[in-house]
Amino acid sequence: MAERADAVRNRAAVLSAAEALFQREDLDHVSLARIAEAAGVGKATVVRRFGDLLGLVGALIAPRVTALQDRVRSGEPPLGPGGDPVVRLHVYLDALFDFVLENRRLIRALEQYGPYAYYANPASQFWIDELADRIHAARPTVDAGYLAHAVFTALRADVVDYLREHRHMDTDRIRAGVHALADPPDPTPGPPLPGRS
Amino acid sequence: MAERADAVRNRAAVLSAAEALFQREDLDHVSLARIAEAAGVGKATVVRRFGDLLGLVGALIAPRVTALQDRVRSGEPPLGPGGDPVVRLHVYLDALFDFVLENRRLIRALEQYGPYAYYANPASQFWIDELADRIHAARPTVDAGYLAHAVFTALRADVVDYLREHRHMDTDRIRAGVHALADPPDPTPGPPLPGRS
DNA sequence: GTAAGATATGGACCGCTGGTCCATTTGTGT
DNA sequence: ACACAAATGGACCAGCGGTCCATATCTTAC
Repeated sequence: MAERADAVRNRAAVLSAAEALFQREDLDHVSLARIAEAAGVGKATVVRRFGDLLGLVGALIAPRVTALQDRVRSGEPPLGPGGDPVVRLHVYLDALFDFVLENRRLIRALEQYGPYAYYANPASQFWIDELADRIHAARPTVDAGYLAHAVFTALRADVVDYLREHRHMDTDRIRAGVHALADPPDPTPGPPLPGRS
Repeated sequence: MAERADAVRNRAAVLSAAEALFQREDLDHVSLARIAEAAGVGKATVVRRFGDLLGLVGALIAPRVTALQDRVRSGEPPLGPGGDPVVRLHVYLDALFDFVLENRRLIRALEQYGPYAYYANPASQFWIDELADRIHAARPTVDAGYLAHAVFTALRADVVDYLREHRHMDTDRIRAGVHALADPPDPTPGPPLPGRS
């Protein structure tokens, strides 16, 4: 039997209310009860639909995750299949970084939930595996498995937010740093490169 | 007036009980109430002495932090002042990595407490600043400020634990990865390595 | 030895959390 | 219109971090 109409309505109301709260409110003041209240439903309804807060956040980001996954898996090169390995790596890093910036609050809610909740998330697994593949293709001599995790960790929303808000690093600087992590520019053996101070 | 004798006794009991709980128990089952009970004191006593769980963890690791800080600030080179910059960087990374391994549970308790609690910790600030200095000395052309944060993030206890427990990476592999992050080995210039633009 | 006064104590208490339960209401297919 | 499944929501639970204050304990001065 199809899902009942009121259930559909409530699911939508909860998702919409949760989205609004996660964007507007201090992250750890977003609780099941507040979401339920904002959606005009009972707490149990939220829990029954989504299991827990983790499931709710997952449902919220799922469409954006699959959108990016589609572009990566079957979109135009170089983000999609094909093209120069080094370019593919950097394009992918930019896409991931943009994704993190756009979805910081939801990603932070994920990270906050449990110690490994973020990494255990199937989407994260996909990002990391793809990252490892592209690092390996671009730089076959490094430990791509480890480096992928390290770079992905540098892309954690809480880390990026911390660097921006408390260390006053602007987005471009962080972005450049991430690129350099994954694929350091060659050390110039001859002339002393005009270093950034 | 000196601290009362019973206060001294209780402080020691709390520290010892907390240490034991943090080592033996699942981290997020360690609560004020359980520590107080294990120490045989009231909850308020724990709070009054240490402010909150963060302060308690801080008091527990403080001696180990200052021990390492002393070696870094005024110990024998190359961990202490002096010596070759590249060696100094790698020796320092090893010391930090060992410190994380030895104090994983307390560090994770710190990290767990709040989003920025770990970075905001004065000890972390010291480690990061020192790391930035050594990176800059060893590799003057990179953005040492960013890279220091990225490497320090890769040294988070939760990250290291995750890689070991869930990704089955052994300690030496992670250690090597961290060294490569902070100071990547030169790409062999002979063979036709595809340079990034 | 004792009394006065400062210090330390701990359990009741508060508002909150994530999550469960089940009597009741609501929607759906016949 | 009816019967029955599906959905609901608020009371409820155990737990959390943290506060409060009447009481107990220590220390000092005499």
